[in-house]
Amino acid sequence: MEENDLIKVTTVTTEECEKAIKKEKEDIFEENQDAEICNLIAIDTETEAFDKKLGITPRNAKMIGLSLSQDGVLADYSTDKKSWAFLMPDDEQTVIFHNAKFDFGVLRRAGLPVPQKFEDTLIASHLLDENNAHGLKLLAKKHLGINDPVTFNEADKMRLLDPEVFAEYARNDARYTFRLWEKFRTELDKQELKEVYEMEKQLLPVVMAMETHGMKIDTDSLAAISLEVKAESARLKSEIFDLAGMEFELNKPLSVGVVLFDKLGLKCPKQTAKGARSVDSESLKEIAHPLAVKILEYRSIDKLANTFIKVLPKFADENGRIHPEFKPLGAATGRFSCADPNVQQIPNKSELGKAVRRAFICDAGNKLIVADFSQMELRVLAHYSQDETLLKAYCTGGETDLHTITAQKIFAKEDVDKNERGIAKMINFGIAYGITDVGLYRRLTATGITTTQGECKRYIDDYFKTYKGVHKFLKKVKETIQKRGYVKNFFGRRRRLKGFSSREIRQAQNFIIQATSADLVKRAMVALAGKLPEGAQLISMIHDELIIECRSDHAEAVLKIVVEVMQDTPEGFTVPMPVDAKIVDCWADAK
DNA sequence: TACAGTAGCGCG
DNA sequence: AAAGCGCGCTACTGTA
Repeated sequence: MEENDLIKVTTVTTEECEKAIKKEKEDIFEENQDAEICNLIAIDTETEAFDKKLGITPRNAKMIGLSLSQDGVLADYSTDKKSWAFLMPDDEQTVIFHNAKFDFGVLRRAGLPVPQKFEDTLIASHLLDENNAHGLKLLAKKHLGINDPVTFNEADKMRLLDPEVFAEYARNDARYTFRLWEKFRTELDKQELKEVYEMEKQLLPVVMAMETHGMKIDTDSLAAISLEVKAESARLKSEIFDLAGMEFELNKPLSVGVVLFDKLGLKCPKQTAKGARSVDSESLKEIAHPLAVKILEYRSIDKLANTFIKVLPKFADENGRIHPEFKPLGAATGRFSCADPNVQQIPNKSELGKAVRRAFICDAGNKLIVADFSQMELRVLAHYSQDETLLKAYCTGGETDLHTITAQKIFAKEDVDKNERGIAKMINFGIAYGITDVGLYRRLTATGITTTQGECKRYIDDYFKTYKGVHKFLKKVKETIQKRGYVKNFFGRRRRLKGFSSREIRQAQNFIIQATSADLVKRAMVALAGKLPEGAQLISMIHDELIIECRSDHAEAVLKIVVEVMQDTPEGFTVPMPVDAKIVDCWADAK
């Protein structure tokens, strides 16, 4: 209550504001001798409400107000456009945001300067607690003891009826942000997260540029594929109905189950989480009935048609470019996630999938540089485990195929066939996920390899006999998570897990590998941004792969820079990270 | 009509 | 009890 009395409701006009702000700054400076605190200011931009139907998104929402707080108690809010430029702090000041990526975009669209020095409570919150949500009101409740923070929707309803309600809401956003940063900055220090935090900060402008530039797609070719796919899917559908001897609703798991298990009397090999008869691809593969095979074929085409071919053109702007949202903190492991559209799940395996990738092109006169780390996670595993065999394969140079080596060890012979190499490959990748004999058996059978659970147990046992260092490493991570309740990756990023269940132990083990890989790529992205020539632009990241678009006559030089930057490992990292890079005209040609 | 949950599946 | 980590998207289902 006292706090509210302190707050003078100010309606700032253009003429007054410059003077008023100057005076306020001086007042606070007198009260507070801590120069660093004085140089801090929290800012929040307010925009019109997002509305999918009206096409108002975080990417284009118009700025309607600016709130500022220099101490977490006093705050201003202005809806007067002309005042914003005056209110914005100078470049000497450090500006605190909650989600700077969003506010930067809003400020830029409003023609306002984007602060040079900034902090971000959203990044901090993610690094300090990767397991929970990070909404500003939620954090205010949790860390500042605010009882019932007014939500945006509540305030927005009152915006025109009673502008002061909305103004107070906006001022509170700036106050909360300021006060959260006071808490988070010390906590980041305590948990030795400053280095990761700084990297995430440096990454922000890189990601923004990536999103702004976007990826060029060939909408014509997608339209052509769409026609073919429609015909093919109709053909498959009628074949399926012929085989079944009836028509049914192909997209309903329940209906598929009725046909397979009730009408044809086939046995259901698997149940869903809720106990229903599962008709997923693993189940259908095991059934192996001609009808099941056709349904699988139909599904893969239907999936690609509905998720990619039909949808991608809708995301294209007037230049034929899509602008996916890349979220640097979208995953608990520090990996990016991606949405609208998610280009991290663009098909890669089937022929139809490759046709989709062929639609990812570049502007005339340009080329794409597609660069990916080779066997990244296995190399990170080699670094962590310091396993003799892994290090020998990855550090001594020359051509080595780890999957063949593993196969040779497991099957105890020099000449291994394709099948045996395939088993070894699955184990090599599965290890980083904490695979069990049950899991290995299921996956090998799903790929069409005949084996038994007992045999799989022997494979895994033999793997660990060979890769003793890997076994030791996984054991150590297990002990750490059980003892401490958190684990750290190479850069100090944390994952907090109780470590009680086998699942949590696997998550901890995988985190070390996945998170270290993710941060190596983030580090490369930051470094790359400063080194690319004018006109060359990062346009996408797919976990261990970066895509750059540049002028054709720069392509050779850019490729060299990209490979050099990506391959540069940090001090103390013991395994080389080779990069495969290609100059191509479309994404599909990279493979 | 809106939203949450489930099943299934695309990627690394 | 589940049995491989991390995501987002679509279609369907159930509820209000």
